[in-house]
Amino acid sequence: MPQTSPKLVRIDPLRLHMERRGQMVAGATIFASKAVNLEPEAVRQLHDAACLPPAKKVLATADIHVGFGVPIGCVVGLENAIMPPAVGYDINCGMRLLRTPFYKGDIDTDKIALDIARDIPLGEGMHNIRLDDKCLEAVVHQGAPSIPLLARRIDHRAWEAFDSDEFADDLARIEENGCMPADPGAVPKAAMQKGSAQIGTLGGGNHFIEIQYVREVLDEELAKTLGLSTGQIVVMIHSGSRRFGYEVADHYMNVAAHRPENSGRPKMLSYLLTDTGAGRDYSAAMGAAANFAFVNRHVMALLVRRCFNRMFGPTPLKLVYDVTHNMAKLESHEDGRLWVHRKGATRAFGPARMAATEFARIGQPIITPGSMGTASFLMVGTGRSEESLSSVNHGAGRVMSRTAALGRSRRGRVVSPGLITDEQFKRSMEGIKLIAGNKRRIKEEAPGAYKDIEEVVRIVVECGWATCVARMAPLAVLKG
DNA sequence: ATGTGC
Repeated sequence: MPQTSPKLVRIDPLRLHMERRGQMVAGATIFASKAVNLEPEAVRQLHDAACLPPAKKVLATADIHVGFGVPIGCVVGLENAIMPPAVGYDINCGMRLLRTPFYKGDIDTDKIALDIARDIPLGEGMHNIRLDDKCLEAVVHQGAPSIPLLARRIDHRAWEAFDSDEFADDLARIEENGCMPADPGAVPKAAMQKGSAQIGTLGGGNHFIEIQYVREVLDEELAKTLGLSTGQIVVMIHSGSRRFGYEVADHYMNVAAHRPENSGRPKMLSYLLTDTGAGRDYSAAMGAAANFAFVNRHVMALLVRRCFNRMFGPTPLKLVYDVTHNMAKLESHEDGRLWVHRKGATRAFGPARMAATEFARIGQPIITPGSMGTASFLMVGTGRSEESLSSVNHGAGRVMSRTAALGRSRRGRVVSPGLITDEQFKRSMEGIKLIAGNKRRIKEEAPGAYKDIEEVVRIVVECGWATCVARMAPLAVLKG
């Protein structure tokens, strides 16, 4: 374990720098203002990541908070190495934004939310669509493009909402077109077995489906290009690769921990060299989990669309974008060709790096949720974010642990009064329909447990990395 | 993040 302790120096109102010293291999920057709460433990975790031999560039965005081994809200650029804990357990956890043709007041959003909650299982351990081995293999190998294949193979209500004409447009609006390089052969059996029935489920923790409306358009031209205007109802989905990704992560964290290059290093700081079989296998299995997550979010979107169709007749529910915030990718940057690990960080490519896509003129869309009860943002990348390895934050970030918010242990035992009172929680959710899969733990996700999204987004914009398109506010929230 | 154990 690194012995030196991190020393942060503020270099300007938006940047704190941790100079390279002691066992650090790279310096580290935290992009945060004075108003942003920084947990000392998260800063220490960032420091530990900067001590890894393959570390080339290490940074954190303002939503940094404590994670397993590596903090959430950080970017780790490694040379010739890939690191399971720097991706996290929920491989390709990400955001999807859908736009509806409706405006606030047009439709009963509480009713549609209740309907969605009947069709999409919320919470841990939930199952929905059981895939046979061949289907599952197609999903993990091909990602979102496998979806028409599933439609023909299995008989399920999701396919009532499938529209083959729209599907090509949808694929073009998913990061990597919904497909990462993958090899099902590298996926541990436990992932295939325990994940086989979890396509079309939300999961727990911070995952959600929200019915929101565009409260404010912040750039008319960009909003118009992306098909959004003031008052419009949108649906935001936050979910990942469920048990499938968890098992992939767990397996390869153990593989990494036993490699000679990690001798004496904690499991949660272990990496794999990309010129080894184990490194290539993790990369291929991570891709498989990423594909699983793309399909999961797409199937949930189909289920949501089916609810709209049922309630309002045929409803175009267009995909604005689907973007991941837990992934490692090999990218070329000023610091060279790096495995860019975004753990709770969103890629923010500008127009130039989106040249071959329909976003070549505006840059890559970025979907940044606040907490339930507060606003979410749609932004686009400017291409001026080389200092963050083309990355921005993934959300608001926590200010307190789940147990601190609740005052309870995971088993439900009261261990302290909890930092979020029932009264506070109620007030922060006023006027918002809340459907919680796990009512006992819902306060873990209270708006008061999160940083101020407005400040976190302000920092991204001030740094010049992204432009705000719209601010969305929740009307109904579905939580695991 | 994850329906679970040294």
